[in-house]
Amino acid sequence: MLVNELSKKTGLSIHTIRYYENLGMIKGMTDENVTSNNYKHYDANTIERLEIIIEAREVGFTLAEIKKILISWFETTDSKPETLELFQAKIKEIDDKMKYFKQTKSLLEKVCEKIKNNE
Amino acid sequence: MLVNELSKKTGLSIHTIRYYENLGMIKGMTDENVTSNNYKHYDANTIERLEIIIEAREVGFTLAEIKKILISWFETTDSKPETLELFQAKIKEIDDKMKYFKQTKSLLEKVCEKIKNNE
DNA sequence: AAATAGTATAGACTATACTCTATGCTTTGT
DNA sequence: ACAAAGCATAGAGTATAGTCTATACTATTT
Repeated sequence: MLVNELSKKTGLSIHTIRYYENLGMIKGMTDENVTSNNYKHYDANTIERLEIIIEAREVGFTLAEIKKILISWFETTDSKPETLELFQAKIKEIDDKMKYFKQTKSLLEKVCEKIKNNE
Repeated sequence: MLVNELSKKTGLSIHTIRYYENLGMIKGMTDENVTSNNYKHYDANTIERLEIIIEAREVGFTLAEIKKILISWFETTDSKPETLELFQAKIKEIDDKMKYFKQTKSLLEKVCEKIKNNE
């Protein structure tokens, strides 16, 4: 599929997709049988990668961090102890953030109650 | 307390505190009895506000959003239906994000397993 | 064949959230 | 009294993550 279809399937804009490709987070393949253009073709793996990007950025990971996750998940064949440590730290980070989430949710609920009671 | 003490108590840099003050998220008071300077004094409420800011930004709220939360929590006396709606939407947003958190945590755990098994 | 739509690349521009520097005044320590 | 440290303001600079524009070529539609 070309970039337009990829955009529709992921909900990301064509600009954003190209931005991620420039960062090396995804990679399209140019069909070698076609010499008239250099249109890039994307496969199911690209969709998978973009869905991981969408999830992970919602959680607050930077694109640089997400890139490392993708490499470890899809490209790594050899073990990397420092990468393992990085991800274990990230898991701890998520647990910590969960704590903030609960506190902030609780605060927002209190704010809502306060607003309601002033009515 | 002055900005230096406030910085130490909250862990935020003096620059960041002033940045938040410029955005109207906190407000120091100049002592009217002192005419020789315009040093700003901050009270316990400022610490409370900064702690809310720290929590909420961890959750991914923008400073503009956090400012609204602070106003509703500390300054609002009259009811605002549209603000209530905003916060209810934000609570839903937090719930949605929780979902992403669990998925990403699960992904990271799988990545860690993958790295370990390659050893 | 011409107009319209899609694609690629490069680079400029924007928004958010800081972070730092320069300048000048005030307060404190010795 | 004088140096060092602290405070205030303004404005410049940085990092991240897009977002948009210009240009040029390619493909499709009529």
